[in-house]
Amino acid sequence: MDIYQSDSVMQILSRVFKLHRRHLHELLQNYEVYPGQPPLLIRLSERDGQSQHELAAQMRVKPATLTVMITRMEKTGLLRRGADSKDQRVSRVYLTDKGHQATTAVKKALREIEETCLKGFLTEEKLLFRRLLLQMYENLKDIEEQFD
Amino acid sequence: MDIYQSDSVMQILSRVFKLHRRHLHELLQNYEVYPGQPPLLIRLSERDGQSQHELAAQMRVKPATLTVMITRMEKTGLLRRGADSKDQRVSRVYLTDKGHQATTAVKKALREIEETCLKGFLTEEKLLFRRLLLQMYENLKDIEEQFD
DNA sequence: CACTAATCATTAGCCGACTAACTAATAGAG
DNA sequence: CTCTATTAGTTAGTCGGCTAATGATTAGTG
Repeated sequence: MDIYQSDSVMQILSRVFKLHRRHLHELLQNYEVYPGQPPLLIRLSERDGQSQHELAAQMRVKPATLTVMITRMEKTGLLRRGADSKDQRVSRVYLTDKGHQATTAVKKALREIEETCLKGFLTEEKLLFRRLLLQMYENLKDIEEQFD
Repeated sequence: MDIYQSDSVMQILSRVFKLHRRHLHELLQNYEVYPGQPPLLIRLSERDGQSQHELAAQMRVKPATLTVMITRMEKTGLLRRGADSKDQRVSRVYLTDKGHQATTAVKKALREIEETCLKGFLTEEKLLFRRLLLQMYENLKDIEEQFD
């Protein structure tokens, strides 16, 4: 059906994104980790106890989104909130033991999928692909800043 | 903050995807077209009156997702449902006049953003990027089929 | 020092995506 | 021809993302 019609780059990119997300979720079924959560776990494993505001900025997500996500993940026991000692407005987020275990699984799964994605790529193709993707991101970010 | 840490390819790809989605939505503010709807409008403009099942397959989305989306878009007047003459299970989807106008705007916005995305790309870089992205998609689809 | 402004987080409500369970209608097997 | 299996679509419930409005706390200004 897609024979005579060539899909746009963004269409393909969107499919890659969705498939990646789905595979990752499948690999993490035993850990109660849902599709949006791996980035949060990764960030916390790099630096535990960050504020929700910091995390939201890194994840390019709105604070409101994180409030809900963190509340859910507190319920499933992956992490916990703690008060900041100096500023009572900020709540800091910490991985639990279960959260650390889940993060290990997340990283393993990410490595596996990344390897699958890049199967058949030459080293210079990987580098070039990454460079072009970054350039695309910068191009999009530039018109972003025109609106501010 | 991101100086000493190199983001993964999928992380960047995900940012590109989200930024693209957001810009498109901004450009379409005057048309009551929401982020998930452009693909549906495009498909219908290519062939009007498709069944929800056909559309879902093309869009790589579950029929349940389309049911809700189409109901909303019927309310905003972008499209309408019509009965199939032979099979009373299927409902066919048609663009309204407003839908056609919105689709024109969608295509224009997509061209603009695509141009922005590829700014500074050489012709051969565009082609190579597309080829690598497609290969990535095929790689992901392959492990997909192992699960069936 | 008091009052205003900015900041962090939450809540409510919407859109998009999924799964699972369901209804209605058609297709197929016996 | 009847009964079952398959197919198209819907509904309910969950997760992820957003905006807008609100509450609390801190920072800043006069």
